[in-house]
Parts: sequence; C-alpha cells; structure tokens
Amino acid sequence: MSTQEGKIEPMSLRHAVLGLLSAGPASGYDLLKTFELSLENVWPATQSQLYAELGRLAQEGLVRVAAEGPRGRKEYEITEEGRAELRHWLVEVSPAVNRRSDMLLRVFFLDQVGTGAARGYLERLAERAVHEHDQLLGIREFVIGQGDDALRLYGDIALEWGLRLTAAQREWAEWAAGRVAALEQEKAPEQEKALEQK
Amino acid sequence: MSTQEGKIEPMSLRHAVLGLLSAGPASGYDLLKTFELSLENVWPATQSQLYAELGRLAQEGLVRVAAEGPRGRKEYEITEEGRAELRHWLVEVSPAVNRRSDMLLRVFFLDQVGTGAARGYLERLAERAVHEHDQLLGIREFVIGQGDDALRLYGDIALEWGLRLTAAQREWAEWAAGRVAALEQEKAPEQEKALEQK
DNA sequence: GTTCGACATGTCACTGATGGAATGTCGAGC
DNA sequence: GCTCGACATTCCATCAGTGACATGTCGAAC
Repeated sequence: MSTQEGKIEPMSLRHAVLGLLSAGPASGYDLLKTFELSLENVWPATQSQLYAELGRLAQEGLVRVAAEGPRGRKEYEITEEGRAELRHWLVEVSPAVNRRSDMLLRVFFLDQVGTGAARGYLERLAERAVHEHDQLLGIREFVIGQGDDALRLYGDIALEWGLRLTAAQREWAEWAAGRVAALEQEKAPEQEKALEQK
Repeated sequence: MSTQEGKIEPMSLRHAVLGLLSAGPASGYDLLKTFELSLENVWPATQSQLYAELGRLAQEGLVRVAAEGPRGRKEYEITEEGRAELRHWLVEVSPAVNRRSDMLLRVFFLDQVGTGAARGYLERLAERAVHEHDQLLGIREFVIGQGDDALRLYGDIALEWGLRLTAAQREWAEWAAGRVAALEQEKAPEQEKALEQK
C-alpha cells in the first residue's frame, strides 16, 4: 500500500527518452542524434546524461535492451511499463512552469545602466527574436508535409508555438524600447538644464 | 595577462544578488524575502544558495559586509567592482536563451495518447494561461504607481512581458486544441467504418 | 519572566545538467 | 592493407539548484 508516496515526479529527461523510444527502438547514439537534431530547442541533453538515464530506465524496467549490434551497440526498446509511465506523465502530471528568465532578470536592473544602454539591450532582444523567428520559418519550409497526420499535426503545433513566442517577444521588446526612448526624451530637458547651471 | 579566460559566464544568481544590492545594502535574510516576493517568477532562489553566493561574492570582493547587527545579522553592500560586474553583465553578456520547455516536450509525444487526451492537455494549458494572466493583472493593480520613473518603467516592462506571454500562450493553446479537434472529426468516420466492419 | 514567532545564518546530502576525457570498433575508400 | 571518420559506450569532475536540518537570538505580548 504505497498510494501516497513522496510525489516529486518532474525529471523530464526520462520522459523525453521514453517518448522517443515509443516511436521505435534505438541505441543511445541514435537517441543522442535525435536530441541534437529535433529536441535541441525543447529539451537538450548531453551524451553522459543520456547513457546514464538509459541505464537507469533499463534497471527500472521501463526500457529493455532488445538487440545488440556491432561496436557494442545496444538497441533499446520501450516496455509496457515504460509506455504506461509515458502516458501517465502526459495526461496526469501537470507540466512544470518555466520560471527562470535571464532575459527578464536583466530588465529589473536596467535602471543601473542608463536609458541609452537599456534601449540598446531591448533593441537587441527584438533583433534576436526576429532572427529566431526567421529560423523557425526556415524549419517549417523544410519539414512541410513530413510524417503522418498526427505526427505532422503535433510537430506543427510545437513549431507554431515557437513562431508565436518569437513574434510576441519582438513586439514586446520594440514596445519596451519605445517606452524607454520616451523616458529618455523626458529627461533630456533636465540634462540641458544641468548643463546651463554649469 | 589573463585576457582570454575560459569565459563561461552565465550564473545569474550572483547578478540577481548584485542587482538587488545595487539598490541599497541588505542582509541575506532581507534578500531572501525579496527573492520570495518580487523575483519569485523570474529567478527563484533558496536560502542555502543565497547565503553561499553572498559568501562567494564577499570573498571575490564584489560585495562587502558593511555592518553587523543583532542576531548575527550581516549587512552586505555592493562594491565598485560589484557594480562594474553588474553593468558588464547587463550590457556586454548576451542573455542565455531559455530552451527547455516541459510543456512543449509533451506536445511532441501527444500522439501517444489519442486526440481526446491531447485536446484535454491543450485545453488545460489554455486555462492555466488565463489564470496566470489574471494573476498578473492583479499584481499590476497592486503595484500601480509605485517607485520612481525609471523603476516603475522597468517593472512595467517586465510585467507586460508576462501579460503578453500568457495571452499568447492562451491563444496558441486554444488554436492547437482546435486543430486537434479537427483531426478528431476527420478520424471519426474511420472509426465508424471500423465498427461496421465488425 | 516566559514563551513564541520572526529574524538570522550556516551546513549537508542529493539531483539534474554540463563538458570533457578515455576507449574502442566498424566499414568505406584509397 | 591501411587509415580515418562515424559509430558507440563509459566514467568523471564540477556546478547550480532543492530541501531539510541545526542552531541560535531578539523582542513583543501575555
């Protein structure tokens, strides 16, 4: 009777691995390539993390070594328990919100550097958002029409989030830069007065 | 001659601390309260982290113990070196992008749980976004007109980002749920066919 | 005068993530 | 037949972050 365990749960790397394996067996190396290619912008993982996690998952019975190939290759396969855990995580565990934001932390302290530098910071954020947006558009062109109905749909949905996020970031940063510029104007007369005083 | 060091740099906790201290001296306990209150949604920090970081900053000369009070209270003050480091970080170090997203990772694997559960997931995301948006509106009401020109401006800008982000999230999640619903409809006839077959 | 809650700091064990080193095998092309 | 790049795994040091525990002091209210 262990219905009320500690319940900490997050640890999404394992769910990323289970998710990838749910599409078919793969080796650690294969998975690493997938992480580098398609999960790079959602859940990056390093090789050391990945192999360690596969070991743990195997020990807990969520995945199994289905075959061994050349060069010590171990092909992992998701088990029924693994699939169950994946589904459980998807539908029952509420996603962790991503609170930390380096970008926003800086905004809080921008009054330390004066309006000019502050505006510069925000303008660079806007530029970066435009750049990222363009890259995502490029990816969309590239992957258009790949996969079956469901896979294409969810890929589209994820990409659309990126597009909307970068668009919102650009608009916000430009708006914010404008607000700072307004403050700059407002303060300009004061500076002139300070000069006259001298 | 150490002009070309390793340059890893991020480690924003220390810059958060420097930023807070740039507004005036404070103890670890004071800073902890500030982290819990105003930086909670941008850069959360625990007590253990905070005291450790203050110790390190003091050792490196970026902050200094300005006074000691009752109960072993140590009041920290930012030094000129600390201010320089803060400004350097603000204007010269490009902000780290926040790649990991639990929310989005799940989207990639939603095809594992069928359209009903997938739609449910997206609808809950939309609801959550609405809830967070409302909370931010509440905060805006509460802090309205606090602080001087510059402080109010940057606080406003940060809050506006939260509002725009949650609004975008809601719209996206609702749009996505709609797309999934469309796929559901499309598949319904197939299911009927499958039933007839039997 | 005692008690209790807020003030205040310090330390520890653990986990997830990063980056790099070490080691080795296979197969295609020269 | 050799060589080199891709394949493939394992191990390790380090760091940021989390949560819990330990310890103690001050001041207000009873």
